[in-house]
Amino acid sequence: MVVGDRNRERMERVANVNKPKAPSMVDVAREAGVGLVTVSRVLNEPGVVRPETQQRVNDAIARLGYRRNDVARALKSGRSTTIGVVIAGSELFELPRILRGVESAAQEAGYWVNMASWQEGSSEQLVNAVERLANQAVEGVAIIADRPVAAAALEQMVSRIPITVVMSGELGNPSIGSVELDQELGARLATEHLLELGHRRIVHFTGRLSAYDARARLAGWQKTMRAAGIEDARHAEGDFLAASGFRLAQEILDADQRPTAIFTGNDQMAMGVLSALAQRGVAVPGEMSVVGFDDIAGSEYLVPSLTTIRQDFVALGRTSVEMLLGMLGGASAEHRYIAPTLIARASSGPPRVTSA
Amino acid sequence: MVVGDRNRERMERVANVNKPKAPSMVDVAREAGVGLVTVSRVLNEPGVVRPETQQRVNDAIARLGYRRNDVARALKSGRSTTIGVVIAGSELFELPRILRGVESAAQEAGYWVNMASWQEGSSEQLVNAVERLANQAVEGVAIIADRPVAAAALEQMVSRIPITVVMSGELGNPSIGSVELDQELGARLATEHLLELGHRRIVHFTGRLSAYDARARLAGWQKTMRAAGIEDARHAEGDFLAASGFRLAQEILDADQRPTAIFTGNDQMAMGVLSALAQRGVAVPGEMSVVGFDDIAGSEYLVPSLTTIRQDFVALGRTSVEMLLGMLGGASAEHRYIAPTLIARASSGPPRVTSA
DNA sequence: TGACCGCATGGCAACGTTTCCAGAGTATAT
DNA sequence: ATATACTCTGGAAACGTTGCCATGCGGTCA
Repeated sequence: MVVGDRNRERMERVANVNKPKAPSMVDVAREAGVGLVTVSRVLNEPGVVRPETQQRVNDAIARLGYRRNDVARALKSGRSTTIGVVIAGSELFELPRILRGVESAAQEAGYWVNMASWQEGSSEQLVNAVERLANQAVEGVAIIADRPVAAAALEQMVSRIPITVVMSGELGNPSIGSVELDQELGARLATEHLLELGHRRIVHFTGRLSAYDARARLAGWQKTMRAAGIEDARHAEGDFLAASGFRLAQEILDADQRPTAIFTGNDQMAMGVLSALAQRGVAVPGEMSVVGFDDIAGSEYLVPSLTTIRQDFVALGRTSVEMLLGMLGGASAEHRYIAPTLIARASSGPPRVTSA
Repeated sequence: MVVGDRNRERMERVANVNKPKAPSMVDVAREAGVGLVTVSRVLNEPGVVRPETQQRVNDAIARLGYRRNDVARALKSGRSTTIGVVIAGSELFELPRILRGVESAAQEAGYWVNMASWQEGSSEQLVNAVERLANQAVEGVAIIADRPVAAAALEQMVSRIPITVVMSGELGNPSIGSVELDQELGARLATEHLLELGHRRIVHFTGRLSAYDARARLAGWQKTMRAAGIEDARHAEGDFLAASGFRLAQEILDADQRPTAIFTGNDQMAMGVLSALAQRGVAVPGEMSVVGFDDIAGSEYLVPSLTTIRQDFVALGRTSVEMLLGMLGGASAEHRYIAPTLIARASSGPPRVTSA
């Protein structure tokens, strides 16, 4: 007994040289002269413990600098107050804003965010990432993906925890919540804006069509054009990078019949387009109107100032987490849209009346 | 035996209705007909267990779909194979690239990334964020901050785990590792580029000087100008947003003596500058050269194509994590620089020879 | 032949917390 | 005065894993 105590003391002393071992609940209990359970209750069940005792415990906590060990808590209770986030796709220029929404919503609810990335495109690897997070005892997973997600595969693997998906429609799985920016609506707003200005020959430069966003924007543009009675509208596929906008704009300028307006898949591509037009001496919006998508930082200061579709990415991330937390509380999964708005600036105007 | 099996089956079936309780090591051990410890060894100490037994265990694992509970592992062993990342500052436009570096370096080493954000500026809150992460049993913390970090405060609070800081010099604490893009060098490259082209009147528009980056870039510019014998060089403070570049450019155009070149704190501000110059009809680079900083996506497609300083943000995040992991392995903290490079494009050229 | 050693494996305790149940003390009802 | 209810507190078990020590086994050495 004595030897044991002395031994332990010595070990503790040795350990202290390197790492001052963090105090635990038992240390606090001893310091406050109460039972272990009482400490736990002071921390977790407000109002149950007598104020006087509570005070003693809180004093002891402060004196020892105690902080709860969330790992032990998670092991015993199953509650980790952590959500997992899977980030997919490098084409997501607006990731920081989405993350800000995710992080702030989580933090407000007292939750942690555990990250994993999904570099490759295979849905098998996505499932793996979600599973790895599940091992980490996250209570739910929010997937931020710019490509369609194989909902069926996911569902099968980790039905134990709720899942929400951001920016990926098309999932026929009712147990997975989803939020998306209403890309079709955005494309419609952009197209209608140009139609109202009097344009008829409006061409659309899409992002890489493997991305869900690119397809949804294309669809919105097509439907709106068709609704306006324009059947032969044409589009060209790019890849969301400025270079592709530049290239496609050059090609269109060389074509037989020039359009009077270009609607690009995102603002980066619009930058490329503006650059190509400037190089060729094409006046914007005099000879050509340009409308982008995203309202990236600085788009107001392009030359000319870019008309675009503003998306609330922060709300996107935030909504996704809020829905996830709701599902943890028993709410059922839904599909929500976040509406974008048109920001009309100087790059779009009425088409010049040609003598044709 | 038979009854036991049937019982288990029934329980599993019942549990499946709500939550299919994940199998644990004991389940695997029972299934494989070995001891609990053997399973643990198969997972953690390769080569210790006899190949035949190992096979039996692995089969059982596959059959049951067992996955290790990382929380229990962390509690018992202290090893969580997780690092914490504190993200500070909304002015960090290049956050996604940094995060990509962080995440991929961590993943390659088998580590997880746990995020916390630091919205407000008080260093007390930063300490709080780090402590919260420490509660989560992260093994180390990487701080990504665009403002100076109070190293002393940090050191005092969590000396138990290693810490690295990204993008914040000035910390006089040898136990905290740090990585920074060599902003002074970048500013020197930009300034020397303009000097070599023949410019003498070079003005610098800084970011908000509370940000470390802004100060370092200012210092690099000042030193280079002074080394070139130019003592009266002037700068103006902006805030890293395009709007401030726009405003400062307007002011400079109204001033008595125009500079022949503008070096901006980042590319966003350069966008604002280019916009203002275009609006006033000032030719770039004929009448005014413009050099930015960061090489943001699309900067090549500004009009004109922007000369700027390219920074390897992915390497920044990666290095920060690699250093952190090194410190976990016993290496001591260092301070590393990542060198930027000049990307000369169309927005800079020799000054027009004036008749003055 | 008996002592000894290395190898493969297993039992038991422990990490720090929460949860279940019980017990002590006081106030209220019978 | 005893029973009942209620409030506050504590003891012990448990979460799933790892680390320490012990055990059985076959072989080698004196």
